[in-house]
Amino acid sequence: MVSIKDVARHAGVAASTVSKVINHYPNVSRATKEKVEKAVKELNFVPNSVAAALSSKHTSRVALIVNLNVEAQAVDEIDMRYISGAINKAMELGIDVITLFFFMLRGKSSEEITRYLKSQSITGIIIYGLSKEDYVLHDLIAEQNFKFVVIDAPLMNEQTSCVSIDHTSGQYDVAKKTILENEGDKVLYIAGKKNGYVTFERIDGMKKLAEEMDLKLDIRFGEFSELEARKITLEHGEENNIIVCASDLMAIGAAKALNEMDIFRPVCGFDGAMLMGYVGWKINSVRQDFSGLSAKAMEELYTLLNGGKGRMVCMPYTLVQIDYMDVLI
Amino acid sequence: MVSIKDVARHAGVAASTVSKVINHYPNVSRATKEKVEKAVKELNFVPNSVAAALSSKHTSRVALIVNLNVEAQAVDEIDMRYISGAINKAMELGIDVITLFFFMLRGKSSEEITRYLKSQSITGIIIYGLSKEDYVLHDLIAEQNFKFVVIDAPLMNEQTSCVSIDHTSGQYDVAKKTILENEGDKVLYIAGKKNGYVTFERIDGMKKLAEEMDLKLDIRFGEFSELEARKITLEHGEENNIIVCASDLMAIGAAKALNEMDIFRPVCGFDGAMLMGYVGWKINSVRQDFSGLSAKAMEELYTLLNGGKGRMVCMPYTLVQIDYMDVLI
DNA sequence: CTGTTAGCGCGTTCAG
DNA sequence: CTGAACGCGCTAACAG
Repeated sequence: MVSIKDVARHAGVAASTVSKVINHYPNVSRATKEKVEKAVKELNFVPNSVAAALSSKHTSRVALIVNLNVEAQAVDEIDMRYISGAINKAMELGIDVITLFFFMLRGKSSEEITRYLKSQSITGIIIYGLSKEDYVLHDLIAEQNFKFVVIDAPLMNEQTSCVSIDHTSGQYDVAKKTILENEGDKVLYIAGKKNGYVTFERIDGMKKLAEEMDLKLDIRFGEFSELEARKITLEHGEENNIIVCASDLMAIGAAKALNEMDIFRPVCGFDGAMLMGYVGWKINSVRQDFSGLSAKAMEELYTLLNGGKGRMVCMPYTLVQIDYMDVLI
Repeated sequence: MVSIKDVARHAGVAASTVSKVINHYPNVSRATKEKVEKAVKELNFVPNSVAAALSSKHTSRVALIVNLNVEAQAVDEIDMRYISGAINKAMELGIDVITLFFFMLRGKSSEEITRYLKSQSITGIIIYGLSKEDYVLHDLIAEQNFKFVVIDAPLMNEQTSCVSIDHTSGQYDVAKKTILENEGDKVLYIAGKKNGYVTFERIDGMKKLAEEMDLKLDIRFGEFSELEARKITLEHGEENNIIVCASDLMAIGAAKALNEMDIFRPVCGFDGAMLMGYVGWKINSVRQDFSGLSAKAMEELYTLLNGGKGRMVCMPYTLVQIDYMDVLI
């Protein structure tokens, strides 16, 4: 294992100078900087981040706490994009990342979690997939022992930023587009999970639209489940003439139901992911750049760790039309 | 942050003594041991694993490298069991775990990966989901710079153990049972991925059975895809009278196809997971204890790190019958 | 601008 | 059986 001392010797400078170079400190002359960089290359030196974390007060070890949607099929593609986006950006920024899953934390108190994270020298945390019922994680955030970035939940304080798209206007836009393209006035809205944050932001978008366009709005909770969306559509699809879903997966469930019922209703979804599709159905959707979002979250955490204040960061989205073909996987 | 010194002061001993107690060194008197343990409890002391990793030569930081089956729906439940099994055991053993995914390593050379892992003070690695085409990871294993435990791939050397069930006899057993229960002599075997290790071990089981029972064996590769299994069954289901699949997911695809074709053939699967099912179809399967398997893998890695030699560890399985009901999710 | 000195929190000798 | 002393690899203050 080649250490900073080896590099120092090889370059004919002190270890601290090497440290200054690799950490991009300002006060280093061009000449020695180049000498050191050359030595680093030649020895294939990679700084030991464990030692750095121990030494530096100002370190950047970060935990990514992810709630994988194990129940809802196919969502893992999105999860993967979140995870990879965050981790790639972290590597770019020289931040160490530890990935934790919600299920690992189950049954632990916020104190226990705090101690564990401290024992890992973790100072910053990104949370993805938080629902209103994750009380312990809410405690953790409220206690402000770490810097946080929460994705897709409007939680904020001095130490906590949130990043997400504007779900309200995203839902508004895609539904409006679908209605204008098809003409309809009775909307079945299949919402997400009752305990999810984005669920109600999106409902707000629908309510605004309903008011503006004078629509009859029928809101049901589909829990992001294809099956549930199918059931809801079987029951209430006929009496409405537009079906708006809070996810593509549910849109597929709805389309499937309509196929079974042998009637047509325009359907739109949300996420713009390439899910396993069905039945040659064209579906409007809201496409988010998931990996971009989580990369932004990592950046935001970085600025928080460097003294930034918690704030809200809003990312863009685009409307897309997806043509689901007859593929199951 | 409460450190080992605080505990030492609180217990009226030296820091090194505390260290000996928490690391279960033999030469500590009962009395001081209890004093220290009391202090640890009272101060809620959790050792800083980063510092421990730095100090100890003999440390236990471990990477879990996972190939998530993003393409195949619903397999994530199994992935989660693997991950949680390994991590829970690691916590029990006081080992730090870093979870990496294959996609993070894509495009990196084994040298780069080695340097990265060394920079993280990682000494042991568990790999799950390895296929024959993951050349870089094979290099990594061959170079023997770390201790390895490979799950479900028969790779072994001084530093490398593998743990898995006996796929050959598992496949043999479940197929035999299904055939005996139903009587049949022409078997359509829908195998897994062409580049997967377990695929060929299971095929061996089928070949042995075919020889013993004098069966006609029709082997096709379903790539663990429900759709592919459905297609294969549509094409070749009728001409055979038993359908054996290398995964439950494919068994469901086969059952679906048989439903469409409106014919009956006994079907059996593999994994014994609770997948999203279909059509009230009874399917024999081989149930593995995934979290137990990965927990075993972590234990095995632990013994490797403590001087054990690489070896093969075989875990048990059970035959089960699963009744897939009409649920989609 | 550079090198020296002191730790970070812990594990590990080695006297006592 | 216990504790003082040293060092892991690195960063941070301070001299020079």
